[in-house]
Amino acid sequence: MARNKYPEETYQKILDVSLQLFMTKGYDKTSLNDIINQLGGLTKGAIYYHFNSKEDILIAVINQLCNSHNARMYEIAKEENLTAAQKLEKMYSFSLADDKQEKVFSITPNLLDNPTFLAYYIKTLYTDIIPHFIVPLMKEGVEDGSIRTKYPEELGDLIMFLSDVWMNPLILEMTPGKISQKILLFNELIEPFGLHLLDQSAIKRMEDFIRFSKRE
Amino acid sequence: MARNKYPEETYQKILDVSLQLFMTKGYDKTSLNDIINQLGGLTKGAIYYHFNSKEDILIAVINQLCNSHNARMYEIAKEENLTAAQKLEKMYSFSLADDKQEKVFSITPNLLDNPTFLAYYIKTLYTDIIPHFIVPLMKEGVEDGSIRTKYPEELGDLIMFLSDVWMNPLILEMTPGKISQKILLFNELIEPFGLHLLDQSAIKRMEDFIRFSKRE
DNA sequence: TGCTCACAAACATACCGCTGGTATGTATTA
DNA sequence: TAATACATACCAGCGGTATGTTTGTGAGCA
Repeated sequence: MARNKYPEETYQKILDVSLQLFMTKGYDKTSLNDIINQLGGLTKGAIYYHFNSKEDILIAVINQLCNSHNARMYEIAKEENLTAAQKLEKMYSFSLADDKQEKVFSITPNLLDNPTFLAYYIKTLYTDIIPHFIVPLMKEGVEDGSIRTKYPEELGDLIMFLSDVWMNPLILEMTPGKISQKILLFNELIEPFGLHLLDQSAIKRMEDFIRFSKRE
Repeated sequence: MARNKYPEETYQKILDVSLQLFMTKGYDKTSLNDIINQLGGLTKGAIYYHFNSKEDILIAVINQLCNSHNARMYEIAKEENLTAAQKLEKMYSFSLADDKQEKVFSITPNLLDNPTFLAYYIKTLYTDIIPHFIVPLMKEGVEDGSIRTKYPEELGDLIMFLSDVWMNPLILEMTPGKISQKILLFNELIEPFGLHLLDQSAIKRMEDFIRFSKRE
């Protein structure tokens, strides 16, 4: 099985298998042999032709996870006739409705037991998402008057950190009741800044997600 | 060198060396041989007599790191003639003045590059510190009227998470200017609940810590 | 009270399977 | 024909274990 005519198929196959394993077993406990065994005949040579290291695979996996989502965020960000606060609102409701991400994450155990993956996830948050999408949006919001704060950068940082980490049931395990309380407190916190990001249907969606991902 | 008269000295020696290495090199990149090399003649047999695994050492290291600090927190919590809000305030100013922790942490690189350590740190936060110290204190605050919220549990969770993770320069790298902005926003956030935890001197202390830990 | 001796405590040593990574070989396609 | 897209063979080092060795210790006896 040497020399596939379409090597990007091999590349993608490695990413698919790795994503599945990284989420179910965790990055650290997934060995290269685990990956190879699910590659359907391919061997270690194929992996190290397309990637430089195991860590390199993880980076590619996370980037691909974020990319499609980020593209949609970018589209929303450049929509016209919307205030920045409204754009942010739209982004949140889109994120919550993202079935693809939901399916991917529903198979994973607590990310605190997958520490290397978690660390890269947070890094991506701070190198890509917050500086490229959220902070510019917050500054835009201050200018158009839809967001009221003296600290737009830090507020954007805070909001993303809270919603993506603190309110993330994959990182901090929660009951449905707990997440709804957290969201209500979150709403109370950001209300003085003119932000209303998570409504009653969002709460319901989060509760359902927890209920769904806990049974097996 | 078999059979030390005082085996707890050996136990402690392993912990001291491990702490040093876990902080400087990171847990994952510290091998048992690294530890053994700094043990002064002791070998792998000594380690596996006192500990069951490498992970077991990490748990013991973190527990010992937290214990002395927690003891002080407990003392403050049971002081009388103080409102819960005042106790919390006292805890914060004590934590910031804890030279021991400061020295330990000043040698460590970004904890996002030490993911297993970070994950255990966060776990400890949620299994020990928040449920045993903070949540009871928040409920006490609601009762004595010094803290005003409908969600005492979640507010305690949030405050600890923000101050120990989001405002932790060892986890999320920051400039002195950035941390002061974050603290100012934090103060603004918790003010509606009746809390005033970090004053101007606290900001200065945090800025100095960042300046200190960055030069080498 | 002092001495002995068995025994468990406190290690040391040797070894193991597996890991991520590399060097080199080989078939295929452009 | 030569670069591409792999396969194969091999490596040092890892965490962990099984087993050996020494030494402190406390019960029992004189």
